[in-house]
Parts: sequence; C-alpha cells; structure tokens
Amino acid sequence: MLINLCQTFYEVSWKGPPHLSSAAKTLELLTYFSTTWPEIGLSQLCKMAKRDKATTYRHLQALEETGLIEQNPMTKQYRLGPATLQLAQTREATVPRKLGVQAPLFELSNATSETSHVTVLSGTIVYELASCDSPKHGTRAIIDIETFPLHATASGLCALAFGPEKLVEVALGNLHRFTTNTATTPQDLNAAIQSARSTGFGRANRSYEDEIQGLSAPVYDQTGHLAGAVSVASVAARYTPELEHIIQNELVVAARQISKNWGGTVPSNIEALWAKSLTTANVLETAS
Amino acid sequence: MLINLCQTFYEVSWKGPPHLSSAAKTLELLTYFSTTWPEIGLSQLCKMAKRDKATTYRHLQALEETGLIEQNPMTKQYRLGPATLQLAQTREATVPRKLGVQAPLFELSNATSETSHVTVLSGTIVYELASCDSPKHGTRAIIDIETFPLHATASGLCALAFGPEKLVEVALGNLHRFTTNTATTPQDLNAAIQSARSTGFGRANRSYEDEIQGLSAPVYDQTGHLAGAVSVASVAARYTPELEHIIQNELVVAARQISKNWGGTVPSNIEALWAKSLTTANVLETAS
DNA sequence: TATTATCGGTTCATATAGTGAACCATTGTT
DNA sequence: AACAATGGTTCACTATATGAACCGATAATA
Repeated sequence: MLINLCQTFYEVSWKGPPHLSSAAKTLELLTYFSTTWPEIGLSQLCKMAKRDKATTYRHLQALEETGLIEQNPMTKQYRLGPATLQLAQTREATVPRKLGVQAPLFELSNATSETSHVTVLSGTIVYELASCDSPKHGTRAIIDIETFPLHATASGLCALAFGPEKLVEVALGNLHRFTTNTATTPQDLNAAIQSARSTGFGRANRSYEDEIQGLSAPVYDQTGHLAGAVSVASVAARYTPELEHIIQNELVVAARQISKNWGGTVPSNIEALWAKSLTTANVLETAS
Repeated sequence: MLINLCQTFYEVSWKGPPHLSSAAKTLELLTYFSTTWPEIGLSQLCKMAKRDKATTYRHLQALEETGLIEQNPMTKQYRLGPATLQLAQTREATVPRKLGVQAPLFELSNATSETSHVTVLSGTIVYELASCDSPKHGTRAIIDIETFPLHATASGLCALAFGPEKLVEVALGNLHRFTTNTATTPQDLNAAIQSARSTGFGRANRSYEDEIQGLSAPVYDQTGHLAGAVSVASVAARYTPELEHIIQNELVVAARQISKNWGGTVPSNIEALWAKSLTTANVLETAS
C-alpha cells in the first residue's frame, strides 16, 4: 500500500514478505513523505525504510528522474516532485472523483455537526479521497491517515460488505488490533460484515480509534460496482440514537448525490436496506 | 522523464540507454496515461512501451499495489489511481506552487490576449505546472505536452540561462530538431542562452512549434534559485514589436508576483536586465 | 458450430540487473 | 584537529528481473 498508516503500525505489522519487487520497494519510499514530514534526507530515509543506503539512493534517483520526487537544492533533502501534480491532474480529468464530493461532504458535515469523509476503493485498498470538518464542535475526529483498514473502519466494512468478494479474504489476512473493540477474529469480522449487509451501513464502534464511532454508506460509479464510501466519524462520547438517525439520513442523501456525481446510482437492494433501517429507526425513535 | 512528449518523438528519440533500472522502467509506464488516452489494456501498453508482456504485467502490479494505477473492473484496462491525488495533495500542501499562480496567469492572459503558462524546473526537467488560455483569439496556442525541451522552448531557455550550470550540458546532449528554427548546434543554443542572459527573457521563435512564438521570464522561490518560468505563447503570425512590448511588461509583473507567492524575490540582476530591455523597447517604440 | 485471433494472466529456465559492506569527499561540531 | 554526521560511489556476489512459451476465456469470423 502506498501510504503507511504510521511508523509504529508499520513496525508492528511488518513481518516482511521477503519477495518485494524492486519497483515496489522504490515506490514504497513515496509513503514516507507527508505533510508532517515533507522533506527527508538520504540517511534519514534509510533509517525509516530500514534499507541500504546505496539501494535507497538508486531508488531515489529513479523517482527523481521521473519527477515524482525532487531534491531541495539547498538542503539536499528529497521531497515530492512536480510530476505528482500532473498525474493527479490527469487522473481527475479522466476519473473525476474529488469533483462532486466537496458539496455533499460539506452538507453532510453541516447537517451532522461531525467530521465526514469520502474514501475510494482501489484494488484491495481503501484510500481517503477528501474530508470535511464540522466547525461546530471543539473536539473533532481528526483524520490524519490516508488509507483505511478494511476490518476496523466503517468505510472498510462497507467495502467488505458491498464490494468484491475477494476483499474478505484479504481482510482476514490482516486482522491487526487497533483498539480493544477491533474485530480480530474471523467470527467478529463476519458479524460486522453481516451487520452492514443487513442495514446498508458500515459501522465502526471504537474499533479503529478509541472514542471514535464511524458510520458509513457505500457509493457507486458508472460501472455499477461499489466505488467507495461516504462516512461520518463522531466522537463516541456524544453519540446517541438520535444522532445516529440523523447521520444515517444524511449519509443516504450524500451517498446518492456522490454516486450520481460519479456517474452511477445506488443499487435498489441497497436502497431497500436503507429504507428498512430508517423506518426501523423511526419506529424506535417515535416509540421512545 | 515522466511524461513522454508524444509517441512520435519518443520513437524518434529513442536510441535506448540499455541500462534503465527496473524501477525506472516501471515508472515510465505512467507516462502513457493521458487525458486523450486514459485507459490502457495490458497488450496495448506492451505495444506502446515495446516491452514484454510478463514484465509489463509485473510492473503494472507494482504500480497497482501502491495505488498509482488501478484496474477498471469492467474493462480490465488500467488507469491512473487514487494515490496520485494523495501525493499531489501532499506536494501542494508542503511545496505550494499551483497556489498563487492562477491569479497572475489569468491577468497575464487577459492583458496579452495570448495563452500563458507556468513551468517548474525539477532536476534537469522543465514541467508544466499550469496554463491559461485567453478567451479573445479564436486561434490559440494549444499546449498539450507536459514537459518542455530545454533547448527549444522559452521556458527551457530561461532555465538554461538562469538556472544551474549543469543544465547546459544536459541540453547539449539532446538537441532534437522540432522545427526548422530549432537550435540544434551548440553554437545556436549558446547564442539563444546568451540572448536570454542579456535581455532577461527566454525567447523561442518557432523553435518548438511552427507558428508559435514563446517569451518567458524566470521565477524564483525561497531558496533564491530559479524555480521555474512564466511564459506567453503567441501565434507567430500576429506577433508584433508592440505585442512583444506588452508581453514583456506583463511577464515582469507576473514573474514578480509568482516569485513573491512562492516565497522568493526576483534577484536584482534580473530586474536590471528587465529594466534595460523595457527602456530599450520603449525607445524603439517611441522612435517608430 | 467450429475456427481463429484477441485478450489478461502465468510459468520457469536463464542471465541480467539489483544489492550492500566498505569506501570517499564534504560539511559542521566539539 | 579529531570526530561524526551528511550525500554519494564502488565492486564482488547473487538475488532478482526477464521473456518465450503457455493457459483459459472471450469475442469476432467463417
């Protein structure tokens, strides 16, 4: 995966498939550049990636030749290069995703007063595409990772529940524990997936971060397959059934709109699940 | 270089350094994805890159693992992936370049009624960062390449004239002829560079494309070194001394503003060159 | 319906291309 | 002046990439 979650997780989870192509090793270097650590020197990068200096240097040169990274002429340190912008421009021009996500996200954050974000599924990895904070609460769910574990996040569970079957196998292969609530057994994971399949929402109750409750709805594109998910991350302490009801309603609106903007529609079976979930919630709400 | 100019140029210019790292070969595949050809199948890509199928397939897998490309689940074809967006986001968050270019470019295109663009120098390659068309003229200078030859474009000459010395050697190593006006001898190239060094502007008179006249001014960032160039591409047929004067004036304004937005300032020696060029032009103009 | 030509993807013997310990040249610190 | 960083380079060794041939599936052709 391109973006490491964080250094600690990386160290913990790395039991090293010994066979990693040279190209993959080269590309992996890109994962160490982030907003919090934008420039990295050769020696530093070697320490981080636990690689040899000569090898790393050659890899950096390959990346530099293509403009994916460049060297700050003052500090001799490396940083992401201009080719990244061109690739992104081409990607967005040909597969528009960010376009048509901002508005629904803004609405979603406003209506729920919580942090919302959109993820895209690519291959077997769930990437963050965009996020939006609500200005209301002082404490916010801060999102500073860029790839989402399948088994521990609401977005990931959406992908597992409504995406390609093979994802489940991949997820079962890495049931890393993030919190005490993380599903780390096949049984727990299957239960979470089944829950999503019966409600139409992915749910992550403190399973990725303590005190964060995630709720997520699938999003579709013109292929008719799941393309990603739209989610709300709430601070668990202030999570109530009423809030959940609001979030679910708004998620449905956002998921429909984003799917439309991506050239797709929400399949009728998903719509049916949502209809059932929301009326059930209504009943509970009115009964209380 | 990451972006091929075009297929024809690629074929013509390829005398193949036989030693190209595996990683570089992998990354080179990214160059075949463009807005005009966003999705490419395995076999097709093999033909384009003139590579073996098995090799290409492995390379594509490495790129897919990192999210730089993804496979359209319907067509099985490959296209740029979501990681490109993340890299670009990080790059722009840490090395803002596009930010603070749009406004000056818009002004420049408006004031000159011509197409303008900004390029960045990274290593030994000049990349396009952004461009802006003028709505005025029906015929426009269309820019559809993403990397600029040092010896044949105004931006490239700016880099040669005001950038690191080693660039000249690199440029001399590839004096590809684009038009009858392209500088293809060291003498011609040095003359063009000297011209830029004495006027403060890079000039490409039909040297890259027939009928296109380019004029360019250097842009600086916080390192104090040349960071790129801002240019105007005019249709040669309507190029006049009066227009040139306008363009030069506006280029100076834009170069100052963009340099400021990039955290730098235009060095005094460049300012002096500009002052001289503009007063000379004034004299010529008033004399005529 | 059988034939052919694609396609994406896989295998495995071959040898090419990547590797890393030790090295150098600079720079800045003590 | 000695030391410890840095970025960068060398070269013997072997791990790694390579590509012809192959497979199964799909789609057009006859």
